[in-house]
Amino acid sequence: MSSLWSRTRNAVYGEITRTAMELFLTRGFDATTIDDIAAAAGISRRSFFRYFGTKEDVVLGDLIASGDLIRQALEARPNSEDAWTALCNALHTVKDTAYDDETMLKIFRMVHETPSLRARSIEKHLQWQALLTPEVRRRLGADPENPLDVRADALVATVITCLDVAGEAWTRAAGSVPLESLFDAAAAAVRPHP
Amino acid sequence: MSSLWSRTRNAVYGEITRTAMELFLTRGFDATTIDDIAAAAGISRRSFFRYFGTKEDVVLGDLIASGDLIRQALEARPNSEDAWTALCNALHTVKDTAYDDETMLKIFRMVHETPSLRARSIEKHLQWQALLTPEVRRRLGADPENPLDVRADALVATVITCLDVAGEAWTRAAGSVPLESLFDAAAAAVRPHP
DNA sequence: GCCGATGTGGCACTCAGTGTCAATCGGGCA
DNA sequence: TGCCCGATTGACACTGAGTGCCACATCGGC
Repeated sequence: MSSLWSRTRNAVYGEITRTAMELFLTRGFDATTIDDIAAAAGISRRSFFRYFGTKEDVVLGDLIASGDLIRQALEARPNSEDAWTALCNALHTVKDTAYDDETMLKIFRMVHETPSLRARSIEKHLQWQALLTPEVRRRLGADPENPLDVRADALVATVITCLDVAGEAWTRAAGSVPLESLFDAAAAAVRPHP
Repeated sequence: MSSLWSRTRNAVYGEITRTAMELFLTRGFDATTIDDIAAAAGISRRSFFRYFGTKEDVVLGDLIASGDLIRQALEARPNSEDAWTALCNALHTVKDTAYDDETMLKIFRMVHETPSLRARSIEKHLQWQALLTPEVRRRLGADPENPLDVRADALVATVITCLDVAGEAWTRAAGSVPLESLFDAAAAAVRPHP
């Protein structure tokens, strides 16, 4: 029952995120230093690193949580669905509701244009893969002891790659088309007639 | 005709690479500083950065060149092959002959275990994608003006992802199975009956 | 009111990467 | 041979991310 402490901690966490994101979206990611964020948020430089391991985590911190949501969604899919279909359906549940579409577009652009952000983003996607692979292996009936069975890894990695491709196209199209339909088009291109 | 200058430059380049790789493989990547490398190679810290933009580039520098080789291999595939088949065949031509298998295994392990290296490696793969997509779009007959046609991007990204998955399985299997067959298995898992 | 646990700020430090400038070295030319 | 031009080099200083350490304040339980 650490009600007050954890509440203030969450409040500070949110305050840093808000302040930092505003600075990022106006000045740019690289042009914003940790000192800028700390000063604007009214905390010390050292405390910033107690909430976020890296500057990139401020932007991408929620992605890990999303990964766990996708895992739960995947496990909730009925066994009647084959692995690929279940994965696609699970991916459809990702909805980042923290920002409006226009802000999301700016964030996407920033992530794609900033190498360090882009790299971290992909690292997070790799962590998603590790989260999702066990369930897919189960659905495929793969021998858990056989590290040479790459089917599950390939399927998971491919689906997430399709999401990545869709996200990039979505930014190119300035959000004029829903992300979901772009993802469906990418998935369909990879699997013509399942 | 900058024969001598470019030759000495290439010699220094190779010397730095050799020295650095030896340090990386013995002490570990993160435990090796640029100063260590510069001292061991007999150059100044500043000169190191005149040959390599980042520490990661010493390990992954050749990957960009490989990307161009794959592009050439893809363009050389006959038009009778569909895009997917041509991509898979083009990928089969990647052969890193600079190191023996055992050393390659160590390097792969290091790349996979070191987050910054892993991230850079994937960034390079993204550059491969940009290199290969135009040719795949041509083969698909995609409208070059339509940024919403994600088919080519999805196919290219998927094939490279399969190569990634195969590489990871190859390190897990300690190189006991040829990389090519792992790649074929991954590709077959994504496209069951083309 | 005391005590241990935890969050915080400040300081110093390492390391990657960049800008600058003077010195040096090799090649071409008279 | 001797001189000039351009590229390379080394040394120094600087920024910025990230970490370790320590003293101090604060909150909860006793």
